[in-house]
Amino acid sequence: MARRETKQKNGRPARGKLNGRGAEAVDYGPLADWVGFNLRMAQAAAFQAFSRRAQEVGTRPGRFATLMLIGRNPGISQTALSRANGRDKSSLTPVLNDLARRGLIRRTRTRADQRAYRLSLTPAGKSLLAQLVRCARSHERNLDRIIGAREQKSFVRILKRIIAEAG
Amino acid sequence: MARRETKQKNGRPARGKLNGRGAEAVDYGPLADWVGFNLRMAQAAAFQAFSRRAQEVGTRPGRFATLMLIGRNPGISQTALSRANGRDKSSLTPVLNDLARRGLIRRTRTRADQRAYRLSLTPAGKSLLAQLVRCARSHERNLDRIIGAREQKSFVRILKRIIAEAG
DNA sequence: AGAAAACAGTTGGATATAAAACTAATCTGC
DNA sequence: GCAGATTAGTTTTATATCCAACTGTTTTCT
Repeated sequence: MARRETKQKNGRPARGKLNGRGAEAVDYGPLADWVGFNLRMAQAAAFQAFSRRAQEVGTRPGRFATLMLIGRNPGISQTALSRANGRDKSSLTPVLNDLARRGLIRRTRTRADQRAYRLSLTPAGKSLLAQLVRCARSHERNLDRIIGAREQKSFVRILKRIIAEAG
Repeated sequence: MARRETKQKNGRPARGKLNGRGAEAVDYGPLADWVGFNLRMAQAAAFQAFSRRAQEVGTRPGRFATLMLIGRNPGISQTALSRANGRDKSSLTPVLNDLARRGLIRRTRTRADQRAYRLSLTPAGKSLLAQLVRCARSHERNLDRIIGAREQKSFVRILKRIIAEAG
């Protein structure tokens, strides 16, 4: 009884274990060259790489853009922040609760509009943001290295076009 | 009492509501040109666009790559599939349960290795995949149009480099 | 002014995902 | 051949996210 299937009985080229495919090549078919699939995989890879760095500072990548946008736009509302960040406003509620609980942001009510909060960073938030910016800069340097200086500009320009036109 | 803050009393240029920022410009700071952030936003935009198309066929984007990889690699194991797909194997369990329940895939046990499943498409799965491929092709055509024929090749090449080197 | 529409934020329900602990099967080294 | 390590898949737990429904506030329309 054929215990191991590493040796194929048919005419096709052997490719190691049939099911394991541990370090074996997988056929991606048309996926291999599709933008959508590669975009997803690249985003996941970059996200994971930054995740590791951000973890050392004690935060997650999702929080980084949030802090940056609040820092750059003090007084911004949650809805505007969610739009800028490309996420639903309801996703922001628990994130901001957590950031506020940890003393990183302030949520002040406006006399002018009692519905909206005005978000801003506390000194602790600013300091954490500064650390994250340092992390991000070294992450970006690594990505720029991978992309290559010559193509970096046009690469980002294309990403921006996709953001603007595909949504 | 100043009800609306659209009219500023100070010297800075008016920019509509202070907190609303409805259609107002948000300052992205360094995020604006960072690869990581634009990659995330572009992926989200492309994903959402494909989501709408895939919905008409009755599936979600996450399922598409799964079906394609099974179709191209009949007999593949769940672990190998999860690696190829860039997701944790535990995420796959409910997805494959659902695909099997809907009669789109088969999970057969191997006599050689009683631990592993061998995944393959049923005729129904193949037919759904074919529909999804049509969807995806038109989605890809749209992305290619946005990217521009001249830069498309190098764009995908860069994405592949990020996948290989950033993870 | 008063009713209707629009808006800010939260809540609840659903899905997707990861990480760690777990079970069962297989392989490895001696 | 057997003990220990490895592997395949599932379960559990936690997080992130979306969408739809909801509450209270503001704006708009007449």
